[in-house]
Amino acid sequence: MENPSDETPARWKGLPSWLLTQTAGHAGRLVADGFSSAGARGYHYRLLATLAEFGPASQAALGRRSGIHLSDMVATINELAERELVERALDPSDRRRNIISLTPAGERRLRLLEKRLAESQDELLAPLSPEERERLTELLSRLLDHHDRRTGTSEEPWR
Amino acid sequence: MENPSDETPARWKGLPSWLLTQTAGHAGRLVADGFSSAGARGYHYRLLATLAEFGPASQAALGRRSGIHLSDMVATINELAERELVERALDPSDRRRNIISLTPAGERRLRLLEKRLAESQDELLAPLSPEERERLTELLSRLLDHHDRRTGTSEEPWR
DNA sequence: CCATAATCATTGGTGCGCCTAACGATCCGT
DNA sequence: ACGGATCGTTAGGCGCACCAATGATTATGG
Repeated sequence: MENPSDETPARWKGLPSWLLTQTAGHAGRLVADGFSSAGARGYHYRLLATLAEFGPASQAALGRRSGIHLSDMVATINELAERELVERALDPSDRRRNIISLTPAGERRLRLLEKRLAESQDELLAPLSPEERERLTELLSRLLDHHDRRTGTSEEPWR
Repeated sequence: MENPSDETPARWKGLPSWLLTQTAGHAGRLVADGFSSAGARGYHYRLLATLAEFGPASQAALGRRSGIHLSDMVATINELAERELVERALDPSDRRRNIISLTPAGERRLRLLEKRLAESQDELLAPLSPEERERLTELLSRLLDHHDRRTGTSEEPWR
């Protein structure tokens, strides 16, 4: 989607799903650009933020909390560990586990990413008034909540 | 994102960009599921719809109108041509071009996909009242318009 | 008129986010 | 003690968006 000059009033362009995915695309691009200017991507932020919020944890727990798939967790941690933003340590009490924790550099990086993220939000919402932003957020929250309930989070195969 | 049972109130989950991308994820999944039940995916619908709306055209023109990248156009047309939903013919007046057109089967498939698409919209917006759907659509349109203007569509490097 | 530029179709990549399948290692409940 | 669950890891796929390069063809303007 980077085209010039063609009549483009296609009929699907008013559909909620289209508006959502396209707007989300712009949002994602803004956020990703902000992150990449700090050499990071979405998963990096999510992992760092999760660590900051809940403290050191195993990869599996981090995956649950951040919504990052276990198999992607590995690469994400590798990337962050390479940059020494995060540390992998063996859990003496359970030798299956790694305990991942934030380094001071990681905390600093997180603060940087959060700044970038805040800027992205502003850029994203630029055309909306504060009240409109409020309403949009509320509507999206309702939608997300509804669909999260139906699918994703908290399907209990146990119990 | 298919996890059970973990405290998941992470602080980024109220951010507009998060709400947008996640909701869009659900929307995309709903739509994709609808399409895939007819053996299609997003690009297929977009191409078929573009053909139906603007008539036969070259791959390049279709790309411009549908927002599908030229390089993805090739595969998309291949897939649709295999199923005989679309036809590739040489343009006698310009031997660089292919003229792509919809077959009767293609039109029928498009109608099916449109039905599925409409169902997806309903499912997506289920928790919202008609007025709320209206407001959401309006807000998203404003956002999309704003960002489309700034980036994507209609950067004229010529002229 | 011809050289250069632009356009078209195609190939073969990249990146991100999300996801599945399989595996060995380890732990836990009964 | 054993079977089932959990943990980390590897390998891969899918969909969407995008970039770079190539060979053909056409358009242009000097």
